[in-house]
Amino acid sequence: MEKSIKVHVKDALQKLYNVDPDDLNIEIEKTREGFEGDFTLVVFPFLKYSKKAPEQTAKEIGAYLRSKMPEIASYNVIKGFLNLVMTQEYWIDKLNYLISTDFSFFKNTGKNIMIEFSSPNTNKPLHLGHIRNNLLGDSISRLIAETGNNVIKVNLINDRGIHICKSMLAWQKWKKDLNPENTGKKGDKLVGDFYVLFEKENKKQIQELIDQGLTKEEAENTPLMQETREMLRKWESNDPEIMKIWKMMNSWVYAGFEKTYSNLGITFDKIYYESQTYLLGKEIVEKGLEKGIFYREADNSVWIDLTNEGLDKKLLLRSDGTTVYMTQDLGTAVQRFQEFNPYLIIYVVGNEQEYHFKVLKKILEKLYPEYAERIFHLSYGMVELPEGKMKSREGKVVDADDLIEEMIQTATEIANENGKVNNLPEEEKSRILKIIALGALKYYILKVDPKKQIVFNPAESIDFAGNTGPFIQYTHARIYSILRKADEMKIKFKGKINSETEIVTKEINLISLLSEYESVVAKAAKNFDPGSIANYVYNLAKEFNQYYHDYTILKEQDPKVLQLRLMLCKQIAATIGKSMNLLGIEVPEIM
RNA sequence: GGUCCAGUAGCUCAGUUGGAUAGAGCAACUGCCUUCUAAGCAGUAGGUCUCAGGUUCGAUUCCUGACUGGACUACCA
Repeated sequence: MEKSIKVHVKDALQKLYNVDPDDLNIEIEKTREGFEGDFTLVVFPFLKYSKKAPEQTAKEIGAYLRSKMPEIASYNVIKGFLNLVMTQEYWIDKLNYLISTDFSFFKNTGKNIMIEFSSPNTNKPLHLGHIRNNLLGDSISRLIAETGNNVIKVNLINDRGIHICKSMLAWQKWKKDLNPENTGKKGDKLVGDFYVLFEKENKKQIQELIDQGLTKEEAENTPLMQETREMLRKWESNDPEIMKIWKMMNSWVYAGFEKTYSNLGITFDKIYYESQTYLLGKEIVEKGLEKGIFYREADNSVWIDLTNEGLDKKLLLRSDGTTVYMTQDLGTAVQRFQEFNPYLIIYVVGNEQEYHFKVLKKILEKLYPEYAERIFHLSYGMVELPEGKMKSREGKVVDADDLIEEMIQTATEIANENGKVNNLPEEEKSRILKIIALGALKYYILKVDPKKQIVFNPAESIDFAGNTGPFIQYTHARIYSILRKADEMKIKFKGKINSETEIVTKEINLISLLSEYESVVAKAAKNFDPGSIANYVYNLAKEFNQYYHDYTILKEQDPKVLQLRLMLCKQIAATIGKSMNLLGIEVPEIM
């Protein structure tokens, strides 16, 4: 509709003031709360054409639009704002249209879009920081898929390197009799404990060496670290004993991760392991050397000089010929472009790696310009505790599994007080409680702008009332309760709503919100911003709750109005469900 | 030092190509459950949109400069 109004405004300006329509950029806004009208045109930008006062200009345009568009019931002018009031029929037709399209707004683009997220280390259990990453990655995948693209979700697991050897060494030295079966511990937690144990013992050794008079730097080369490095060398030369330990401990960790992912409802299309990709990129380095983009130092290490681009010199190959993170990432990127020809690769990675991705892009620009513009770093803010950063090696983290468990506890307590789920079979009850708990958690994380850092205070629990996931889920359950009762009462509500049906302002507001769904989703997908979906669905739920409070639905006597109300309810529930699904949040029918 | 991000109510956050009276939730206080689910609804109170300039009919929004907080600036990943 806004489009149609825009076209007519263009005509109006052309006819009334002889404006060349090509230099016009017309914006139609929703009329602000507190003013009469549905759509608003700000006429200030057109005064230079009309050479008349704002009021006069607005009136002339208003009169023109009114004469050309039967959907406009009336208009009013306040200062430079032209407010248009649409007819009842317009809004009812709009609702009929929305019901008939069944959310099929987006055509298939045929584009492959790859999104990399999660990317955990195998020596640390998942914590709240990973949850933010996973939820952002999952929700953005859904948004991109919804808007007609083929999404390839990938996870690159960091399963090698010196830090992994630390956990392995701790197990081998001190905990060799432990495994997930005999401890009853999740495998990722167990391995995480080994890592913490290593750091603790290593710290002790450092202190001992300092006490013996070594400098801090010298002291860091502890016997334990020497053993660890020896282990890494053995790993790299495929030592059978070390490989066996490595594979065993990895399998423990993956089983643990899988449980957390499944709890969060997260899946991947492809999992990459760094142990299989870390040698990639060497050929690219050769190519860069040939082209003179990289250079070799006297000690044989390979670098790129980006000081002219406002960055620094960056290492690409160590003096011993081994690769670094950047080399690997170059290799995996090129491999992915060659394998999937993605239109875009999105990396969901924290803002602490902005520099890395800037450099990656620069290098690609020089070597593979056609790929460089197709990578995008979706940088998000860290999740911190009130006392600062979460530190896995010190055990100062908000553990993902524990947090989910706590949320389920809270949801259970609230439901026991006032929920409707208590009479349900135990299995169904716990399924719904989990949906609510995860709804609260996911919404809490996703509603804030990804760029902003989140300070999470474990002492203050995540809310279940107000602007929260459960509030929206509750609204959905309320609507379903009405629809169930309508069914019991044998009320039929199908087909088109009669355009003559009487409609109230609240209903118009709701239809107007429903009709924004398409543009909200399109924009959210374009900006990779799940938060705007969260805001939208919250406003919709809030508006519905007011309507629910002010009007009865099932007791409505006028059959036409009853049909309108039920159809509207159904469409609202569907839109809430769709929107929440884009956030990866399920909606219950009872709660 | 340099680069990037953020700064809006006591707290957590919306507010996107500059538009009318800056909005929610939480916390506080007051009402509303014999009537479709009170995880709800209505109301009271709470603001120098960090500060100072600039651009213009108009700036929370754009520009410049400060201030505050965070991230990065590794032969770790």
